[in-house]
Amino acid sequence: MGADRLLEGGARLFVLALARIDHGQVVVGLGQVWIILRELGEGVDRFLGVALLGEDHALEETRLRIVLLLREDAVDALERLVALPGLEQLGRLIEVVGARGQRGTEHHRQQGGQQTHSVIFSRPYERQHSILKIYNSLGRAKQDFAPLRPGEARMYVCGMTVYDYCHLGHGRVLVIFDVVRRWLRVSGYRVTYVRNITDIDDKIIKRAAENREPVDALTERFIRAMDEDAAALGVEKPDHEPRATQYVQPMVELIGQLEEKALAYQSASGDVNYAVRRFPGYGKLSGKSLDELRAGERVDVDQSKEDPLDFVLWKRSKPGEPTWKSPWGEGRPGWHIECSAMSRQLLGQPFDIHGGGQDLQFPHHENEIAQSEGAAGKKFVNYWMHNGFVRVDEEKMSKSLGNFFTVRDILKKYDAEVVRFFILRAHYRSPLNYSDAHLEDAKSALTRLYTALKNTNASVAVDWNEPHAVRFKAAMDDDFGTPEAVSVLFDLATAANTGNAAAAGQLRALGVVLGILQRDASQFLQGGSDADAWVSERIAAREAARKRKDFKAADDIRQELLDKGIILEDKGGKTTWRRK
RNA sequence: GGCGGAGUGGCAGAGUUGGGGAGCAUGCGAGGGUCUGCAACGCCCUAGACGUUGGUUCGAAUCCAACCUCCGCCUCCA
Repeated sequence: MGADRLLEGGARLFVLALARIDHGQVVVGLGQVWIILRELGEGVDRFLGVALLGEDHALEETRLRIVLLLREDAVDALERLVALPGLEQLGRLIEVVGARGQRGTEHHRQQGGQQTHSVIFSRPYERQHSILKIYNSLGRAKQDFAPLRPGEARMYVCGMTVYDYCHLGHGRVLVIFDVVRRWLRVSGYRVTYVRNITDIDDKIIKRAAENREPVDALTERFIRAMDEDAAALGVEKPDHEPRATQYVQPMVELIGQLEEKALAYQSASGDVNYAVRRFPGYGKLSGKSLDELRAGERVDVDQSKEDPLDFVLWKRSKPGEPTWKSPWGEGRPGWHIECSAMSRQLLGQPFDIHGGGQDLQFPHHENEIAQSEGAAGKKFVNYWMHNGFVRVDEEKMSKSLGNFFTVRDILKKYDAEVVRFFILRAHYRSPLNYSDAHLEDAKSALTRLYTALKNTNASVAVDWNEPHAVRFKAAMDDDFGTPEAVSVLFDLATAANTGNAAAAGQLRALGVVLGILQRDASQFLQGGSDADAWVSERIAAREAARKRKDFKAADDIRQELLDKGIILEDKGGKTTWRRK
């Protein structure tokens, strides 16, 4: 390790300097050390490194150890140096450990002893008093989360248009915002979570016509399917799941308000459109300006619109389509208006967090802002969250590209918890590449976690003062950093496997936050098995063979089970099994 | 064309915005060891990376510049 290399370099002396970090402020830090290095010049043989000492949970005084390796003749020079004004503090903290010339010195052992501490410069410790930071698409920066009402968080997520089964991209949204909600709750907020269902739109009407079934029969079917998929993925029910068709009246009222404010107009075609040019902030979420958006180049423009980017609020119905009455004639709502109307109805305005897929940022969410802020004359949403896409072969998974995998198809092949875990191993804003190899990878990884839980079923509460939990919290507080949070779980698994009795409980308890690791370990490891009796019989037979030292027969049975994908494990005189 | 995001070991994937320096994630996979009747699990150890080229600096994955490549949005989309 480092110390060995140093000693080989012919160095003679170690110097330890202890610095402090008070409330995240480095009192004596690297800057001062560099003064030493500079002044002592050749006298410094090597800068060994920085280490954090102590497991002071209060962390009022995190001690930082800076290790320098000095040549003997530099020690006097060092002492003169630290006597200078401005460096007294460092002088008080500095400690000459002593001269040693060989390997395996006392100091070397000290070094080894430190390995029990997790050491990462000052970064994670700074996050000790972390508060939740959210990357806000509006402004493109991480911001401290400050709720509008103390202790309360109100969030709205754009859900599904129900004309087909959910694909993995939808599954990702469900899981990600489920975790956002759980983390807000753990952070002490009373959360109100709304996720809408779009049950009326062009695609639904088209699909229903193709299937020759009523629109509501189609949507009911796919809402049920969505519920099943969500439940399988461990997604808790939102507090409200409003359906667009149940909120037409509020939408009509909202459109009326927009018309009063001259932000909406009825065009010659009979549609009611939103006049984007009359809303000053249009484009602030997506960073687009109206003049850059050259709509119409790629799509037929309705000539009756004032501006090609004007979007439909109320659509005149064609014969045979579902319709509702309105001051502008029989028709149905445009797509964007439902989210403005339903969020206002259920959460008020403004509310805290609005989420959805990246592809909704423009135009859908931009239009929501225009509608809600235009009508109410006040802010719509404080924090906008957009998750990245699921990709297949480096391409966005989408219905139009036809490269999608439905959740239910994937669940035929992989355990739902593996799929959820796979989603959480990537940061929500990153792209997530789907492939069987990655799912297999996730399965192996999750197996490691469950293996560490084998002997603990009792669920305990999280001890948030425990170092792993502190790291977990810091990761989650940093814009829902589930990948790093998951890495902490693996460290807990290692701790559990090396005799830390509390670690397994912590592991399971933190699993609650991510919605994983709640099953009985053997149930996960043995996976939907229906051959338990047979397996037990084979294990007993093998046990008998082993007793009479007939290892050939015993190994034959092991192989027989292995051929069926069952792995036997002998431990502590007992044999357990799991699926490969 | 406009706007935005990204390039990190065999693979996945953090870290880059805040303070540049290490003992540098984490997992899968690989190699070695240990444990075992044989295995598996576990444990211990090892290897390996920061798109390219320059610049700033004592020191850059991190800052600056240029370039290359990929992806997304601008049209229904999570």
